[in-house]
Amino acid sequence: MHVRPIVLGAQLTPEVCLHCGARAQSVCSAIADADLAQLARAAVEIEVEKGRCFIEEGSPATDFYNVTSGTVKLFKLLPDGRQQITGFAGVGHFLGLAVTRTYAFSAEAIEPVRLCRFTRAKLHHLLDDVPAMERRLLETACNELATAQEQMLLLGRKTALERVATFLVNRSRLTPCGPGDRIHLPMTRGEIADYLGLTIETVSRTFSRLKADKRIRLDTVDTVVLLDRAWLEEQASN
Amino acid sequence: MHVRPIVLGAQLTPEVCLHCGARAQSVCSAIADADLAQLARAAVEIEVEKGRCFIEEGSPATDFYNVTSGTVKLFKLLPDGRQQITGFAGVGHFLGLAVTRTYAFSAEAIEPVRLCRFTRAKLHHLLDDVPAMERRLLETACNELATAQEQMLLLGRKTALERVATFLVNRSRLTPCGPGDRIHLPMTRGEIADYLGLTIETVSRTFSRLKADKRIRLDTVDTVVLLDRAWLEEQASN
DNA sequence: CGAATTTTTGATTTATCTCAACAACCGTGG
DNA sequence: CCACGGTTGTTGAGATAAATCAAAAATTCG
Repeated sequence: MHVRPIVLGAQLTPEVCLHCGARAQSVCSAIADADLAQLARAAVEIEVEKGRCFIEEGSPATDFYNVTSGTVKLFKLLPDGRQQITGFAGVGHFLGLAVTRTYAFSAEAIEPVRLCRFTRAKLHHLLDDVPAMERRLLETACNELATAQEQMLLLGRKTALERVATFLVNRSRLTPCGPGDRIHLPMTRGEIADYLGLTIETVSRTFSRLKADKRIRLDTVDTVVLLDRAWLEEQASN
Repeated sequence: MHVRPIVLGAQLTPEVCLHCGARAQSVCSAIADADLAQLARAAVEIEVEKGRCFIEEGSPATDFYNVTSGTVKLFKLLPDGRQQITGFAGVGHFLGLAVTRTYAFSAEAIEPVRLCRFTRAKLHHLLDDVPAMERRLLETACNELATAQEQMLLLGRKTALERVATFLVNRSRLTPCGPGDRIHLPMTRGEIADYLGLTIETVSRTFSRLKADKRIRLDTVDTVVLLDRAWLEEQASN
């Protein structure tokens, strides 16, 4: 994959944080307007372009990130190249929830991404100063854990059709994906496959079948309209 | 499954907490000896017998638990009865990491179990009083998240043989399982299958194959000896 | 426009599941 | 202690969902 260097951004200002579109959806919402200077001091904004891997499993976990725009895939690899995507992180998502010395997963931008980067030391200072943020982080971790358990159910026990239905229904519930039943998929079929524990071909065939059965419509390859949400939810059973 | 009522235990005392075998391995280790009275006041010890389900997915999340002895299975069900076990919780494991109003999973004792039960209110008071415990809980949540990601890789991308090898190697790393390469499996083949996203038959056949290939030895149905740990770790690739 | 990439569709294979039977184990009670 | 019924585990034969292999179609992008 083509990889160009990370664009290094500037130190944040309280002004920027105050008007940050991701704030409401992120752990930063735990910080009062008046304390934003502290937050801004702890972070630097950076840009990462599509295809760029900015967290590598096994490397020292020096930094933490908050997604302010774009989508990131989180994944693990086996030695022979098999890949499991453990999640897609969008706006407001906190990356690097980890207490270990090294990252337990990799992260790659699947579209142009903007991130706030915190060094470990600065994040810890911030947590010491703002206990509400630590609680918010615990909350986030608990939610991710519940999501992970849901995904284990999918990977361990659902059929290909159920997996794809679950994926579509879950995607349609993401706020920034548009209000109704029109979903934008920023990831490729291959990435959907690596997320759902399937192959590209099975994902594609399942989309085709859903299309033929009038459960969905594909306006473009990455824009899906749910025509029969009730049926899809039934299949997803969640 | 045969279900008898939970045996209700007594209020804890600081003495009991001080000598609790699970303390070192649990979130309770965040609490200094001198503060154990607070901990003891917040919890009640209960016994749960084999087969008893004491957390039910979807029911109000009123209580939290710490395992002090025995093994618990954590699982999710699909409407038609398909089950995915998301983890086995042993001594020291904290159950109920959740911020939602209702439990996102079920928990059942697979052998006689002893638990410390905290009500939500009492746990929150304890967290307010002892910030170190909140940090310890965050740490726990992060570790569980890493474990969950590892399990997603297994469920989404590993073969049956690799799954069983991973399971055995991971089990052998649990401290209370004995020091060497002799592993005790408190769960049935069916539970192993529901944990690994396989069927009972595939698990059984894989054990048989490992036995025939001299990678393991089965002393009893629930006691496995790893004869070729290096090879098993290679298969597990973790 | 044309090469490269991604997606779709088709034909075939295969790992795992399902169905079925049997064997081993467990606890209970005679 | 052993017989017995119930549960759990093993093994075999056959079915199948999804993977693999292969090629065509659609899309992207310089």
